[in-house]
Amino acid sequence: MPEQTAANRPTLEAVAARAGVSRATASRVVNGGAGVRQPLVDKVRTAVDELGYVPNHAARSLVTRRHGAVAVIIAEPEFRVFSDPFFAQQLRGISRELTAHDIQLVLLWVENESDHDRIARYLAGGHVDGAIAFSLHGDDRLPALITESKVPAVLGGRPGTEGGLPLPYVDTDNRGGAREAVRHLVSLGRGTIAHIAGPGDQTSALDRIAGYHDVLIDPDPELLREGHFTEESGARAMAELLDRRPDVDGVFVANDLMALGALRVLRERGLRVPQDVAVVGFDDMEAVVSASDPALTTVRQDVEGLGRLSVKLLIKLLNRQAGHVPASVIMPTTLVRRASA
Amino acid sequence: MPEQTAANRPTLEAVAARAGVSRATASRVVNGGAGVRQPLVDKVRTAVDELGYVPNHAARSLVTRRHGAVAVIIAEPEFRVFSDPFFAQQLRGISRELTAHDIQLVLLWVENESDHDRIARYLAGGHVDGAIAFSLHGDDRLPALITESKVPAVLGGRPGTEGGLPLPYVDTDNRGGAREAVRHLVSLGRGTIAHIAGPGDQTSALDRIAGYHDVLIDPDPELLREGHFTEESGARAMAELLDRRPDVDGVFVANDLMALGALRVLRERGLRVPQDVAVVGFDDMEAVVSASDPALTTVRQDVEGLGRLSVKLLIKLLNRQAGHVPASVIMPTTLVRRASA
DNA sequence: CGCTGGCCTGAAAGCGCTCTCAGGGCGAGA
DNA sequence: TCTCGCCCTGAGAGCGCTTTCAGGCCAGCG
Repeated sequence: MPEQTAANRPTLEAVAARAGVSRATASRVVNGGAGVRQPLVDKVRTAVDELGYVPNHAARSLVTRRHGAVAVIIAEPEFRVFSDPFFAQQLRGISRELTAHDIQLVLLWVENESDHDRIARYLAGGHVDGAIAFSLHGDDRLPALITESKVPAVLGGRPGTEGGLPLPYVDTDNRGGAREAVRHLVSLGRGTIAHIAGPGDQTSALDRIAGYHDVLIDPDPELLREGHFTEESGARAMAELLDRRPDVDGVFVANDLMALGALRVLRERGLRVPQDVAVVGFDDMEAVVSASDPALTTVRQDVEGLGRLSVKLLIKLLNRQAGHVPASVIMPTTLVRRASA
Repeated sequence: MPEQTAANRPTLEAVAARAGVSRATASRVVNGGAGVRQPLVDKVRTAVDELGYVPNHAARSLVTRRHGAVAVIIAEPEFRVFSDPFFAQQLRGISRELTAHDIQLVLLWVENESDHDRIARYLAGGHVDGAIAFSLHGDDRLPALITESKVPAVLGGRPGTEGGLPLPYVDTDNRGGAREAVRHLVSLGRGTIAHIAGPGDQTSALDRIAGYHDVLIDPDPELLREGHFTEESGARAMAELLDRRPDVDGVFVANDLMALGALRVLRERGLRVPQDVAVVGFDDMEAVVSASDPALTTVRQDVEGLGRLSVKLLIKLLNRQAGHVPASVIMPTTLVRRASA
């Protein structure tokens, strides 16, 4: 392969000349070789190898109007990205699945409203074939913005304002998972079951609360406490809970990190888990679960799978006629029984 | 702005027609308007607004041979990405700085050797103007691969095999920071100073060890223990240390997470910090430091700044003639004194 | 042996843009 | 008033590729 810099890279023309065919035939071979006779295919392939030819992407997408790239929009304020592996794990699922389809990942990180213009301009600029947005919050106007841009897009997580938005989403069955967790506590004979919930601006937290209410009819409002998905806030919620309802004998915590905090407080107060209080978490985050004592019973969700699924859904969307919006997908959860409940 | 889909997006031709000028003039205005008289500039600007014109990126970069995009290569096995905020923080620095320069971020996640081909092909394909690779490990052959691709690139963190690699890097002054930490312990009158180091395949860990040795002449090898940058491994190392050298009165720990583990073990053994054993960490990771008791004295490094700096360096590289390689940059550290030492 | 039709191949148009180059207009100097 | 030169503007080439379309070749059939 000859020495080359960005400037003197061989063109299809050069390949064609070397192979003794027309540019058209060379192009056909480079793109799979359908409808070209074998001897010519071989000649062109040889020329490609010898010259180290790589197609010019800009020229190609100028005519095909496709880019082989997808924008991944992360709408997440600083602190959670750093504290929550959820983010990285989902991103990795997306990355892997895109790679498998030979699609590039253009990362757009939205930190605040002032970034919205930039995002809108980028999407409208037609640089990418589609977009995936995740980590959306309450009244986020990002979904609307994406919709306006007309770029095929998929949301990761149920958006807050679902009404009328033509964007399909993928999400975990938060409500169903929560139901399962609470039912499990019931089945253990627990009579006073509390819920330590996540922040109210996230649909995942709301859905888990809904699941809790699905099983327990009209529980004491004191039994429902809100945290911020952090260890610390879980501990605080557990402490408050014990102060007001010392008779609590089961807790469903909206994520594992908060459950860890809750376990700590229970231990500090000399309560035995699960004998005195049974605890069920949510996520099945390995790093957290392995550190918990006793081992945490929790609702497993496949976060990486969620990422992969969002890509699959987007690809389905891309291959479809405009107008046809595939249905959103909800991924099932599994209750993983360990020692804490 | 008229209804438009990806297909019927207005072209520069349309803008020119509407403004009553030539395509060339329209182009000039869209690209800043230099050398065009004001009345025409206004007309074109109006036409752009009315039509909602957005330049076609593929067409533009076909002729300019620039892409306004940079590849960010993360070479990181799964576990660390999830446990270490280092990753996300650096990525955010990069993202912010690229955004400030209106450059897109194409994320390439390398999980194992089998991804190398794909990366090489992508870089050689001329899709991006440059590349930034970070989180490199010991004998990583990624830097060599990037060099071969001829794409201007910058490394985040000193590569293991520095010899002859024409790639500049940015890094924290790990060695200097470590020296400062150990000197601080010395200045407190500590006579038996240990070091809990990071894994030996990372240059940052090695450089911190070197800094430790810069200050202490020929210390007892028992005083140097290796961890894996995790809380758990820090605790284990501290325990071993106390078993073998119960007279230790100062510890420099290679990162805050391990320092947290060390503090825990010290507490469990009834040793007072800093009275009995003084502890200095490295990183100044807010989440960790705020959780530590007593408050951790540590060496602060600006991880986000590191990310931003790598972008600045890359941009310098891009604006330079080929051949001119700007020098690598080392960022200074600061010792942050709190209660633990 | 001539004709039809199918299969390959090449010529050429054109994707949307930038940028060179030539030419037109106008002010200033003579 | 004429000419020179400068400043703008537009025509057009061309970036590297895909894709249409026409034409050439050959096998098979009449």
